[in-house]
Amino acid sequence: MKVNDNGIYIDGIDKKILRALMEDARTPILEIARHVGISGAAIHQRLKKLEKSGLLAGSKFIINPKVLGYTTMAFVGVYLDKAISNPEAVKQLQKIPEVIECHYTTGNWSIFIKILTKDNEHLMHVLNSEIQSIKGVSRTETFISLQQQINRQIKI
Amino acid sequence: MKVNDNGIYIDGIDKKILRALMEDARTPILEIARHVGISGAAIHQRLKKLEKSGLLAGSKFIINPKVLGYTTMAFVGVYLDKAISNPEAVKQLQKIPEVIECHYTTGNWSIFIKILTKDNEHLMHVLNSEIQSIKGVSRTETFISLQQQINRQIKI
DNA sequence: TTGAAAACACAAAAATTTTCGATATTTTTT
DNA sequence: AAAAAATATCGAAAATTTTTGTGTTTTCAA
Repeated sequence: MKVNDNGIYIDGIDKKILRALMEDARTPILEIARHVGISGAAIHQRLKKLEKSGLLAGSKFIINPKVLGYTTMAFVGVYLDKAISNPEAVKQLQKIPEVIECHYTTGNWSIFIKILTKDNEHLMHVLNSEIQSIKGVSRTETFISLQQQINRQIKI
Repeated sequence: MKVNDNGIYIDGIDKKILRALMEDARTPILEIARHVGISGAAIHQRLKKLEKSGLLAGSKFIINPKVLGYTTMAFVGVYLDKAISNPEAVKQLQKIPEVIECHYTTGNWSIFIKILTKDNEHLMHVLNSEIQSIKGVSRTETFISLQQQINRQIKI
């Protein structure tokens, strides 16, 4: 019981620590300690180890876009013609703040992105004025997310 | 200079605070204070306000799935036949840990999901044994993300 | 069974967060 | 325009949390 295929072994205590912090990165170590039944120092030590292993990739404050009026999420499949390279297109997409994810995918599209806009009008503007105007983008297919029903990280 | 359409006004200092914490939820208040030029107590008070406004939706530790061997991300468009209701399908999808996002979308599919698996074999298993076996799922279309090139939150 | 390494506990030290009263600033009311 | 009220900030103290030593216990492999 030392390492798994990927170089790190996570036991039940590690899992409890991770689950608590994945839920709320501000959970005090001592609270976790009380919950799992070992000392705070031991938790701390385990966290260092998890961090060193690379499993812990950092922490983020999550903001609620709706409060800022961003209520429309959409997925967009982008067709690129051969004129433009994928990295060049991504570079352009980086500049569009509404683009929050970008994937290089198999299948119909060259690029698949997730975008967040205030409303349909804003969405239309991003599609027509921002994305379509990138050199090499020939066509797009848009799917609006009417509701996001699941949003979570990998299960530990 | 009080509120915007959505009930909250975020000034430049708030933005700096948020940007720091969105990047790393563990950034010390005093470090932010030094950076923006007001006292730690003031930062603290602003954070309380941002929290109360609902803009701050919490914090999360981010784990790197690759370290656990999860290297394959895919998007799946799911066709449902009328026999099953959307909520019922979502309920079933909830039980599949590999499903990390689920959207109710416009367009071809009824449901659009993001899944994370160890490899293609694992992906195939989730598709064939888990998702296809949900009552009412008639067909799926899968797009594998060969590389995720952008992953960020809304720009503040 | 033994020895080394890893995990742990306890307690002190360091760092961070939270609170609080006093000003100061801004906004609203009169 | 002045007065009143509401907000925001500050500095310092208090409370909490994290981090660091040191020594003990546990684990595991030889």
